[in-house]
Amino acid sequence: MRLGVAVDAPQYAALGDVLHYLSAQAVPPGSLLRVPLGRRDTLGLVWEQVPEDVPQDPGVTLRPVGEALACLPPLGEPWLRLVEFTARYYQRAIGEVALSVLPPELRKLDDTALAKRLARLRRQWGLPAPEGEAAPKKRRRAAAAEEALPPAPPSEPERPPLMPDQAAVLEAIAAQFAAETPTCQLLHGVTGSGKTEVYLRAAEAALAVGKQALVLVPEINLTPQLEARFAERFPGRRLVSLHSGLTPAQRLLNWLGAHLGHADLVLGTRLAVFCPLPRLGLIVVDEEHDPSYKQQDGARYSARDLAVYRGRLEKVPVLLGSATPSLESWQQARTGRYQLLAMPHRVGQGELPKVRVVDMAQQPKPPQGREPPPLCPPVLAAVQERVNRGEQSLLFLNRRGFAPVLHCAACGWKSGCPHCSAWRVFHKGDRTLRCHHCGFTERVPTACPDCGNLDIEPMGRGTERLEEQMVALLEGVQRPDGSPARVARIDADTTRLKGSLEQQLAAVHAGEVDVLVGTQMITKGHDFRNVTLVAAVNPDSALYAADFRAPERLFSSLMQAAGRAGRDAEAAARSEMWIQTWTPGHALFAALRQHDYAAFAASQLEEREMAGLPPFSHLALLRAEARDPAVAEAFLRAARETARAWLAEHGEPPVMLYAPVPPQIAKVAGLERRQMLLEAGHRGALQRLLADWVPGLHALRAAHRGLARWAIDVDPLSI
DNA sequence: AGCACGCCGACT
DNA sequence: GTCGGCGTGCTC
Repeated sequence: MRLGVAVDAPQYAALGDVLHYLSAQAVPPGSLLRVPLGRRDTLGLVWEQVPEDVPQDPGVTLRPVGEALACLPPLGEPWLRLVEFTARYYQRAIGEVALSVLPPELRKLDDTALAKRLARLRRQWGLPAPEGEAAPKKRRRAAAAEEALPPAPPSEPERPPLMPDQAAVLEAIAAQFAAETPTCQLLHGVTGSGKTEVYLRAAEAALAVGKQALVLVPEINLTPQLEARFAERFPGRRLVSLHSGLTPAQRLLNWLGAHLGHADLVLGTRLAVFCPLPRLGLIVVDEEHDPSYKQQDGARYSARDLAVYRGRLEKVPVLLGSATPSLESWQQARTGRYQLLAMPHRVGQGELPKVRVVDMAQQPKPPQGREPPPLCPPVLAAVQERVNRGEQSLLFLNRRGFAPVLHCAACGWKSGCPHCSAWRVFHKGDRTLRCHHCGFTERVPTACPDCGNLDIEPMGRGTERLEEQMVALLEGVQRPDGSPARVARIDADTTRLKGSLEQQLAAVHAGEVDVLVGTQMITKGHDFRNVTLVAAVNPDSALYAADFRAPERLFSSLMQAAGRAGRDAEAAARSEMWIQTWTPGHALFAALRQHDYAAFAASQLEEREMAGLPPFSHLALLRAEARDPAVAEAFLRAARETARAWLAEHGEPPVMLYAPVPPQIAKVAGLERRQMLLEAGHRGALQRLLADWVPGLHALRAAHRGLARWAIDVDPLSI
């Protein structure tokens, strides 16, 4: 008989996305086996049994399947449907999606090697071997002595009392557990309102009825602390994490634990949305607005959107949590497709910090030819005051390095990247010029490469320079005990080494730092108890980005930053968030002052509706890259013509096909990029076009020699 | 994507 | 003379 097998080969014009093989016996869909592919032997996923009446293409000779990974239970029907949906919706081959979301280690194993891993997993977790499999006696004894876990400690974990907001929200969540087809819920909770406690209690409810809970977080950085809280709350339960920071072997073991139904709690980043869970009972998506949920290469899926789909598929409650929900989710809640749950108060009656917007145009001008100081006088005074009182300040500047660009005053030379249409950033620490797009790095020149002038100067400011300037500005400023102020910096450059972020955060928690300078990294999730001042040094730069989501992102990151201040209720009353801006009139800042997400969302949604942008329309982006920009453009123009022809033929609800344009950064690593936007009022209309159009693009590519790559991005985050 | 084949530059 | 650069083509 014939089996349809999904293998990891990207869609290719002459190749369907499920390949046919011969098999002596029936193998259920979802089983894994080895199959020959070309000259190699690769991992395949049985997708279907090909019905006898389906004719075989006479052009190909079917090859027999290889060894089955028989000791692994087949992936379940819901998992297969989730993968199928992902492949169709994001226009990728089924095999590419299926194999890319399995643990990479699995590809290397045969049935014997896998059996060993499974045995190790059972020993580690003190589980009995499955029936009919007698483990060797010697190993078992050794395992029992060394590796078996002690029985779960009987002590009851301490649970904090619930706030009225939390209690009400949990009641609504409990109703979803009882529902036949649960509704997706959007938990809008201000920073510090106790969303994590809600997740813990919701997970508890799922575990209580014998189900598994899946909790997604946007970043690896956030998994350890959340893992610690879950582990503390559920001492007798098996908790596994799933993210790309794990070793391949550990990732496989954790995945197996979930798939076999041994793990009760799975905590992970976006890839965990594909974790097979036979007893799934709840999905939580923390910080659901976070752009990290969108995969940026390969199948460009949104783990948040797939979580919602998976919840519907498996009839399981989905809880999306955020202090600043995505406008997509907010709109779903407004129209009643999601249920809105609100937690507008901070735990412990703490207030949100007072937001002060400083108009930089009103600040004293620096002397001619001098750069303005990083903090204007009132903000600097506020920082000094915190140092004097022994409180901490966070200075938020979302730009790494010392200066974004170097400049020669004599001839006008600037530190451009030879391979990209971007400036190279000056990093003073290692005296380099680094391109943040392609990684091209050189030692910083001592003189202008064009004219030899020795005075090349930094323009603008990154965190490295801000740190240096703050040290100078706080010279002589004393802490309560008379000691000098201490400045530290946390960004991707200071946390390159494994464990260094935790170490540096620990130093801040221990009170070894008075002023912390940092990028986005310092604004996420960390519970700094002694911070009473947060300053956004240059938030305007985020608004210059022409992207339509720029205000939404800035609002979210400023709200998140503000949430770092006054986490201690006692200090909350004197906590402040200062914003230095040249556009104080922007509606975003007015809403921020009031901590009024709803007002901000309403104004943004109105703009989006008028402009016909998401969530009022649906987008897809066709990107092309080539050394020669004309090649990329020609490919996109040709693609546009085929789409036009399809639309003319099908008379669908309209899909707008925009002309190819260069993206923000037109050239990266020597490749010119161009992109073409598609916009539709109806998701279905866009999907029907894509389904017929994208497969043809594989063939179209052949006619455009020199095209390096192309990709379709459905629901792109930035355009 | 792998993995081969295939046709041109600098090394043992 | 090979070793190896990555362009091009193919995989049920």
